[in-house]
Amino acid sequence: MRERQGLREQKRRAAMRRVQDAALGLFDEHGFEAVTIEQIAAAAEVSPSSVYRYFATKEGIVLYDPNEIALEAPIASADEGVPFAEVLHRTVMGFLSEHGDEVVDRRRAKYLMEVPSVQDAVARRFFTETPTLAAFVAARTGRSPDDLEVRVACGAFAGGMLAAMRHWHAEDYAEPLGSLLDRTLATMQHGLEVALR
Amino acid sequence: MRERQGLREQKRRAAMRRVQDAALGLFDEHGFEAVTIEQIAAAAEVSPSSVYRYFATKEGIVLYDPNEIALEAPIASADEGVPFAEVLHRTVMGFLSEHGDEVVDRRRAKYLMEVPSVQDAVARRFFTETPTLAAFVAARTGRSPDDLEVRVACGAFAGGMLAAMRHWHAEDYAEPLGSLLDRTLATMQHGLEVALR
DNA sequence: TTCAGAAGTGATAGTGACTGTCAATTGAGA
DNA sequence: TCTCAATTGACAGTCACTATCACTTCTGAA
Repeated sequence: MRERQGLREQKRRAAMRRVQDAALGLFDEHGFEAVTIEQIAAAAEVSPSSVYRYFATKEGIVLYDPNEIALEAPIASADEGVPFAEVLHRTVMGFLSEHGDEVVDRRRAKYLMEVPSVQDAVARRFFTETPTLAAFVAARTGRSPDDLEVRVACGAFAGGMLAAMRHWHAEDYAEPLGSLLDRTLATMQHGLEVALR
Repeated sequence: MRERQGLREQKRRAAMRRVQDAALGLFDEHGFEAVTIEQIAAAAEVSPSSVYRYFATKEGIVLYDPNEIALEAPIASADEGVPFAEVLHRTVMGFLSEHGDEVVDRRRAKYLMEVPSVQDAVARRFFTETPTLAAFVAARTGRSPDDLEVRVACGAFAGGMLAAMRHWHAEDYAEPLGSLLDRTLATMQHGLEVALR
């Protein structure tokens, strides 16, 4: 599992984690906007320059996920016969059982979902993936990835997933992720007609 | 039509327009990020302080639309019998015929759709409206506006509309807006099932 | 093990968006 | 016309982020 990686890469990861950890601690204490990069750097015992080398922006510190779930590969390599919803469900649940059900790092989640500039970064991240999804949908349906229909479907999917995440957070992660995911996909697949009638 | 407004309000509007106009001119010449607020203020013959008083952010200068289309009122007051898609279509087309088919100010559109920080502001604007839409959908369907299904549907709607706008821009506004709107709504109403199968 | 080149680090000096404050000016309404 | 309230521009400051550069630390080949 653990790739044989150079000392350099190890140090880098360790430092990034230290910076993120220090940052989250300070955010918890004073709030996201009240904490400066300089303070974070001092708390993590690196220079401000290094913080910027690791993370492009202050928001990036929150966005960074050392154990990010990989969705692209499983979806891209999915069998034509298996419905999209099932692939997604399986991938997420598989990841879940592997990583001790902490898909969402609650510590980061607060800022991901509540700080405006971080919200924007999250949304951007979601929509940045839509062209990839569009290519996949296009291949499956025999359309062009540049079709309005394909693009709208993918944009709607991203918007729906984003809304589901926000809902989950707003409800304090009460509902199990699997159930939430199913209801979300079901709504998007045949619920928009009812809702937007 | 023209409300009897004080001299103060008139001046304010005139100044805002002057600032936006100056800004767009400078953006066209040097690009969005290369132009400073100070330069914009100088070109518009106001102080930098005033620019910030009119527009909260640099992105806001682009976002500002003196002739913004009103969607909330027509949708909120729509008859239960009339389908959502039709209300939206009618409102937009009505606005269109009234304002000499310039729904989209091409001059601003370039920056709205192409500058990352402005894109973020546009997306935020879209999703900020979803609770309003959710309240409307909830009222029509007899659900709670806090239901996952309602929220997901509204988020998906916002994402789909955003994607449609981007598509329209990417295709250089070739397709008539009415047709684009119809296809977009049709896709969201019964197209997601096909696309995401 | 050694050593040259590559890559990472921290210090430093910016730039520019944005905030807060305050005295001077200018409309609004009596 | 006069008073009060809102608007303005000037000024000083904060902070995210960029660019540069000498110095240190790893890497991979000999």
